[in-house]
Amino acid sequence: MSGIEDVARAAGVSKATASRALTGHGYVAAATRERVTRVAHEMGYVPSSSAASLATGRTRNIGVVMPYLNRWFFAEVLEGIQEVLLESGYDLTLYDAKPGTEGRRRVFDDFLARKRFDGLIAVGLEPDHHELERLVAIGRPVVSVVAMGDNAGVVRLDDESAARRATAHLIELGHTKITFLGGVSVSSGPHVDRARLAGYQTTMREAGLEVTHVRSEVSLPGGYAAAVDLLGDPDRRPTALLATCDEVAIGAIIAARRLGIPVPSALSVVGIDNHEFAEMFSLTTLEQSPRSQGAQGARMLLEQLENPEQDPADVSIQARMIVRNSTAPPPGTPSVTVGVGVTS
Amino acid sequence: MSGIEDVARAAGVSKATASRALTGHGYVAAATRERVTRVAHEMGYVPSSSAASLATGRTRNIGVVMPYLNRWFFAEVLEGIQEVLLESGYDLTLYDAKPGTEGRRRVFDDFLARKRFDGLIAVGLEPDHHELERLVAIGRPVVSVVAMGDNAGVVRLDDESAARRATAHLIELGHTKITFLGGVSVSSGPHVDRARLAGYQTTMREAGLEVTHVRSEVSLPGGYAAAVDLLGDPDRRPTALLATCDEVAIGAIIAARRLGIPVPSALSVVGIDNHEFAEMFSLTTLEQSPRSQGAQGARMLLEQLENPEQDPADVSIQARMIVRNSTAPPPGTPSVTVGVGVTS
DNA sequence: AGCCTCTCCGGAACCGTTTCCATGACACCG
DNA sequence: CGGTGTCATGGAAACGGTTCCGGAGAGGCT
Repeated sequence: MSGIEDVARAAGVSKATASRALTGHGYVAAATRERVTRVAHEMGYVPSSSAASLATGRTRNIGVVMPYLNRWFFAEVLEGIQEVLLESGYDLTLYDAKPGTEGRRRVFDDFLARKRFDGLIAVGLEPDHHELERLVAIGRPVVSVVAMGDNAGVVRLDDESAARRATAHLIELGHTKITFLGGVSVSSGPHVDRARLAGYQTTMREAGLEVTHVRSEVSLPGGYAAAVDLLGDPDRRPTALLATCDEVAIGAIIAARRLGIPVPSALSVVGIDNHEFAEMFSLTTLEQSPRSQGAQGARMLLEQLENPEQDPADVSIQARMIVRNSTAPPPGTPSVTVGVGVTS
Repeated sequence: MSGIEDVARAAGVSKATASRALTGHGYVAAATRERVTRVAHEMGYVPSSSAASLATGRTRNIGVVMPYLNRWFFAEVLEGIQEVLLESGYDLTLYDAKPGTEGRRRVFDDFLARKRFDGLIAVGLEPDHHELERLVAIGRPVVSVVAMGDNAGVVRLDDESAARRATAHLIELGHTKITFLGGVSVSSGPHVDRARLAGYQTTMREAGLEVTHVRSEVSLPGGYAAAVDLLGDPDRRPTALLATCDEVAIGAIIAARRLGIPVPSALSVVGIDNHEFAEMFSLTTLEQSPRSQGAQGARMLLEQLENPEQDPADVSIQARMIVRNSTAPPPGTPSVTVGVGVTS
């Protein structure tokens, strides 16, 4: 339990010099710096972070707020953040904010107000008015991964464009009955899903095709259930499915297999994400790398802590299209050569 | 930025009384307590946690160390922990410790040494000698979820017993060729998997049956790949599969379907976990609830912070068996009535 | 009346750092 | 040789709470 005073005494210097030697701020002779650090190391000295925070006003800690932990996207983002924070010596404290829970309210009203962090990363948060207010009231820089709608720094996928390209891919293959599988309407629900739905709709309309939209819980079992429902009815069954994310897409593929509908010959499926299971299911998808989005968000935040004046521009990421074996021309199409592989 | 001194002044009392009124420690007249809290609330006063930590030596923060974030089990445990900490007003700071990485070394050598927490929860950590040493050197209570092998408080599933029961279930159905699908040998690898393998082996030997063990990466795609390999070879193909966890089991089921091997009529599969996908695949499994294990671990830790003297006993959880539709008598068995449903 | 106990409260010390300010040494320059 | 700048260091004042200690008032009891 030795404090910096003990180190100072043992090294024959004052607290002040010891502090300067250890933090590297201010003038210290090279020799004494060496001596102090050596003594500190020998004594196993570890500075008290509370004391340091109190004195400096900085915590070397970053808060991360996310609504889900157990969904692939969020877990990946978290790992990406974790990785760069670890490297920079920052701690990460995690706040769980499931929509509509009492816990979320407490996170915003009590926990975040304690400001036990130098900055905040909000992942896939869709803050309402009150929550947004609290967020800015904290007075700490906030970076958002996945759009948040306000002026905080944002790194996100261009969801609408991704959905447009996915839809276009299916249209190019010759599909005309393409159903969107997702959890929302255009006017409500998470912004991500709304943007993807919108991208699908505009592309379909531009091509003069009919828009059909089936609701699904945004999860693998959700996609499975919705697809069983949809595909089980031969009248409604489309020749292609655009899912709001890979989890839903994979659920749909599993459903199709169970129903004996061969993919891709009788049904094409495309997702967005490049989920860790995508390859195993030969899923054609638009890749977004949540891990690197998280890392990038963390870097933006740290950058902003360094020089607080300049506000950083948003970063919009373009998805990379990965064509695998879940998409093909619709049944009854004369065989044509189709490009297979990765295009950016 | 108003401090407790401002609150005190505005309420016409001293810092000391204000502190007592707000923390609830020591004698304060009911009237003044009410006045102070009201004033504090009006001023939007939020105590500085660094200052409070410095003075009290307690952080109201719990550290969680885990090797993976993106695996179902770990994410669930984390949510369980998060939930009870949130309720008790504790923050949660997360340390990622992937085996064999430089980051893990830094977590143990630098980050944890900073002691920015009152206690630690280690999830599925398999600390080596050095790491264990660092852990006890911290001098803070540690609770472990999933066995850790030392004397810290532990809540965990009885893995060996779970595997024995799963194996016994298959034997009762009449299977004799039962292969274990998992990622380890008995002597190395994560303790969980070793215990499960051991449970399988002893039960098989007691029944006089041959033990066969196929290595698989512990993940859904890993199980898929291993099963494709195994089931593709008719000579090696067993009539039943015991997987080390549901993710592997589900991967195997998907592989079987792809290969046209009907489950359960030609192949029985049983897992351990009751993963969120288990129901969708009708997987027979032994349920462990990682979420409640996490919650229980957190409660144990908080309990230990209250009264530090008594060291709590380990908690061992018995899995509940859930029989679904992935297990059946082996092909060619005269039809018998088999109990279907949930037994504890 | 005197004494003890129980409440209530304020002054001041303390937690362990960082940082401001003053002082001194030394070198360099005109 | 005196002034001026740079470097090195120590003393002391923050940072913002909590808690020890002692004093004062109000009853209750003998």
